[in-house]
Amino acid sequence: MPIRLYNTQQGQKEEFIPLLEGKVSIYCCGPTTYNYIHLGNARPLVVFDTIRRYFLWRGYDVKYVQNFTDVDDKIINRAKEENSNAQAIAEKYIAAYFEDTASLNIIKADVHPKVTEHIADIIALVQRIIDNDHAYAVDGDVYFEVRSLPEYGELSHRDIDDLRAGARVDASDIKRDPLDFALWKAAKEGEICWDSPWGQGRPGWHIECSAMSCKYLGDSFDIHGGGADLVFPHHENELAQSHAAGYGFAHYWLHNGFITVNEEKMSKSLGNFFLLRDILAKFPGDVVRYYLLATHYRSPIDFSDDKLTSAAKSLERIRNSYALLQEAAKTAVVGEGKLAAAIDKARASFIAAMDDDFNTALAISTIFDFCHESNSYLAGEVVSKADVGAALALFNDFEAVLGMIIPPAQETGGLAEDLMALILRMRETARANKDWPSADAIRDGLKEIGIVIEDTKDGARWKRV
RNA sequence: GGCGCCAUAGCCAAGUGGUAAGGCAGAGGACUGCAAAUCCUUUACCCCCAGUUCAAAUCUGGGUGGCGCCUCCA
Repeated sequence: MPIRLYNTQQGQKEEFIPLLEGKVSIYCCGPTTYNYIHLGNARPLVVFDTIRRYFLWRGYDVKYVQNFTDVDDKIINRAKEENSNAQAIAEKYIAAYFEDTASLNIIKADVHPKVTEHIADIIALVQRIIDNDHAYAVDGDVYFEVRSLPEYGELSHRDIDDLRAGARVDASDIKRDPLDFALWKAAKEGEICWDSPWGQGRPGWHIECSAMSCKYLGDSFDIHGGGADLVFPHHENELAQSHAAGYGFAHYWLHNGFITVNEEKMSKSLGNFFLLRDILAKFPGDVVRYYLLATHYRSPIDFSDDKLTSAAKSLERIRNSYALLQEAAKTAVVGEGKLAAAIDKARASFIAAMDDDFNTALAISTIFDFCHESNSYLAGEVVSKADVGAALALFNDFEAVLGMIIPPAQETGGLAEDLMALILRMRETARANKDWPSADAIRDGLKEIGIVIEDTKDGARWKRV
């Protein structure tokens, strides 16, 4: 079964056919590094990380590139606010970015290019577009001439004249058309800048992605991803520039939906955003990741603490199932496998869901279905090693793709384990003596420090929550 | 004004023609000293109207409600 994905440019799902068999090249727009990332920024990171993981798991050789926009008006402004300089601000928030995304179990891109390290590439691309008669220089700026490219609007399905009607009037307009956008901006006094054929200046926003994606992935590559708000103008302009330069550029455009707060888009201008690190102070990264993947990536997701709490409980159910398997592995015997059919079915359903435009919500439901199968099986009489091993392997597959099923390994064999064994023995003694107040005091006390005791017929077990 | 998306149970959320997945919450039961975990049972005719069809949540038209892009924004 082929992977099908929804291509924004076509407005429908289509079969994914890579440029090179067995390989996938993906470019995903990264953050402008002038602040900590908020939850809305985190969604595409998790979505495209998951898509990347899925291709990897399916055996593709994936090259994944995500940029940092480390020079921009906002960074310059932020530098003034923090009494710092643009470079220091960018470095600070890039470091924070990696801290935050690590908590979400996001794998680093193969390449994280920065704009400031690709000025020469950008200048060369701008010159190429000028040479192809699709851009012009005015007073140290260089503008892309939208009217020169008949297909402009093909990605976002907009008519150039409709756009004109809605465009804001630009007072002192040196542009030939209000829709023309800057490829290169002349330097302002005291701002960070570089030498160029058009004088000192810095790149426009859109050109960097064209330059860096093509540098690392080639003139044509498979998938370009980002948030839905980038479709226009950012991605439309990237596509226009790249075509104007003679490049094939991205074949599939994928866009994730927004995070909303009270049904309104979470955005900086509305001021209704929640920094990821603030959320991570209240909820584990895995829970946030689950929450983001429990809805299809193209649908909006409304944010609230209640929804994260619900997500935490859902994830806990899956983990309980996994923990039960781990426990069963200790006592399983050699015997006939009876879970094989359920495992095969679960894996097939999971793949079918992911193949259909990365339907993580449906894929997760197949995990719950399997949890039910597995839990019921483990509640039976004889549990075979083969079954437990295969079921754990299935969970490992889920983990490899979704990045959130299996909790990080906790300290084992150390002091904590020895102490817990001692405490549980003391509690068992109390229980044997029917000293319920003492037994319950131990259980309640442990719960307060995040350790849950569960009594089973084979003795008590503990886990952190 | 232009373009586009969405509307499924108390909440979240899959499902794009054949009589509604899954999770959370709730109810009853089993198990337990009590819990927890787990198991069993249980909770929807899919915003409204009209149409197409043997058959529609799913297609078409209209309506209502909500959202997004067109300006920096994931």
